[in-house]
Amino acid sequence: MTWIEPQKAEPNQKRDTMTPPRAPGLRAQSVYNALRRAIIEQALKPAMKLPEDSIGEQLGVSRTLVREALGRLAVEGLVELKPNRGASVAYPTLEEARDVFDVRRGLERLVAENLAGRLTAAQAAELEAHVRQEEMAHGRDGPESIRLSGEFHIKLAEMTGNALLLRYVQEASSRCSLILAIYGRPHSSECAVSEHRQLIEALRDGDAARAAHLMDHHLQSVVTRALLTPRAERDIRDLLAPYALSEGLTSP
Amino acid sequence: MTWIEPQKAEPNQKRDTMTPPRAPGLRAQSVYNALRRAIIEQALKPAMKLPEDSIGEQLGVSRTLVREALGRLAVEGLVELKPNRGASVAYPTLEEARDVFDVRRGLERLVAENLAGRLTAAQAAELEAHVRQEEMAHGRDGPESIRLSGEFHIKLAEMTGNALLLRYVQEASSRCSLILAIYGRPHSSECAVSEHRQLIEALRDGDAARAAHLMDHHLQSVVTRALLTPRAERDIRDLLAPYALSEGLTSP
DNA sequence: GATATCACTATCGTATGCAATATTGATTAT
DNA sequence: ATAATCAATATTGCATACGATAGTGATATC
Repeated sequence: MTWIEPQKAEPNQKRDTMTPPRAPGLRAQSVYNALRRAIIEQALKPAMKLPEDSIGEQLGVSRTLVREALGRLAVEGLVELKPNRGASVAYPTLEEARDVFDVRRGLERLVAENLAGRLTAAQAAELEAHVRQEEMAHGRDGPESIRLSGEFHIKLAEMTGNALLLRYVQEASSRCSLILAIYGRPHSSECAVSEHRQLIEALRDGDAARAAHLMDHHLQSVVTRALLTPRAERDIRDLLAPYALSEGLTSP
Repeated sequence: MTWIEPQKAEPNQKRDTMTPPRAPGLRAQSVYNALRRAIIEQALKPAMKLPEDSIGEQLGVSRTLVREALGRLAVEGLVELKPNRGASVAYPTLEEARDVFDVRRGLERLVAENLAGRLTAAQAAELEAHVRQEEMAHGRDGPESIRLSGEFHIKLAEMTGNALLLRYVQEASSRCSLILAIYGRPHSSECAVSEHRQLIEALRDGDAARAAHLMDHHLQSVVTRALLTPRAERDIRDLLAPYALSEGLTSP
């Protein structure tokens, strides 16, 4: 994969005098966005090292801004930060994965309860349009399908009008993406569209209990559908153990 | 209150050559901790400006670390960050306050459900000991009482063993402290100790539904006990409006 | 006298510099 | 050959430097 050439940043050139100075703080945000998307879309694979220098060079910003972005990603759990050893894409353990999914289920249950009976007609229509899109993209184009089913949940959280709830759901969702990238089956379609449909129906009916229940089981089934296979272990020693055995090398 | 003199940081002195260099990243954490506590304990009052220079000077670190800390506090909602205008202690609106309390209730309901029937004997004992402490500190020494009742909820979250849930509960709790500092009644004792007792009992009995319900109403009553009085408005214009009226000055 | 203009100051946003630490490859001793 | 030592390199942690921006008071203009 080749990146487009960044603005060369010649050592002793006053600074790029051409690119219009964007709003302050916006460049930091852009770095954050870029890294976040790259991680979620698996352009940056779990456990991959993230050196401040090279990232800054590629993105045309100084290490300062990269550091800031990495810091934020670290509190969100997408990046791991080790003292004096720098940042890498997070590689959650199975235990952490379970924690994240549990919290996400709880949060989205809240969303469902909050929304039940409160959906405006416009909102309901928007959700249904979204589900139709999901149906279209089913089958082929895996990434698109995954993105859409993720966005469905974000849309729901947005509709609660509760900014904090939205933030937490977003955070949990992105960590779930990372987790599925590690432990998920290759072609699991993540969310069953029919379950989304049922959920909308329950929300329309104002049946909070049913909506919460549906959401809970929906997310639970995502886990069992996609997460059943603990196919990788984090520690390089565990990865190498079978090779060691087959080569007759005993580990200490 | 007088602070101890920071290590002077004479302009052209190579750096403090005496203080033993603490672990890397630990100083940033210390700045974060200091600011966080100062905000929660209301040493730094809501809406107070937080200039990077002066803070760094007081704490004996450079603006870099202060910025990092402020950034983290901003994502947690304890600090507000305006472009080119710097940081100030957050001053949540009543609407934001409602959001935070709603999410907190939901999260702690999760905690209760998670813990019901899973408490070890040691954990139950610890909680009971804590409640006894709360009873002792009742009545007199307001701050101590508030701190204890907050810690009760944190302890519960810790006992779930779910790191993410703990983080979210901590975050929501600290924001609640800030909110109560603004909108709360002066001497509301926050949590009724008896409600804590009942909750422990339900958790022991493994009655998840009752535990969740108790937690929900417990937090709900905190709101109604303490938050009833919307006694301040944020915008200086709102504060001045009545004065304008009484002076016969019409606003545009 | 009220409003517009401008210099001044305080503070932020960001890049860069330097010392400290980890990592890696080479060299040497066992 | 294996293990230990050490120099070279890469990268972080943090401080500082410098240009940019918003607020403030002084001066000029109508």
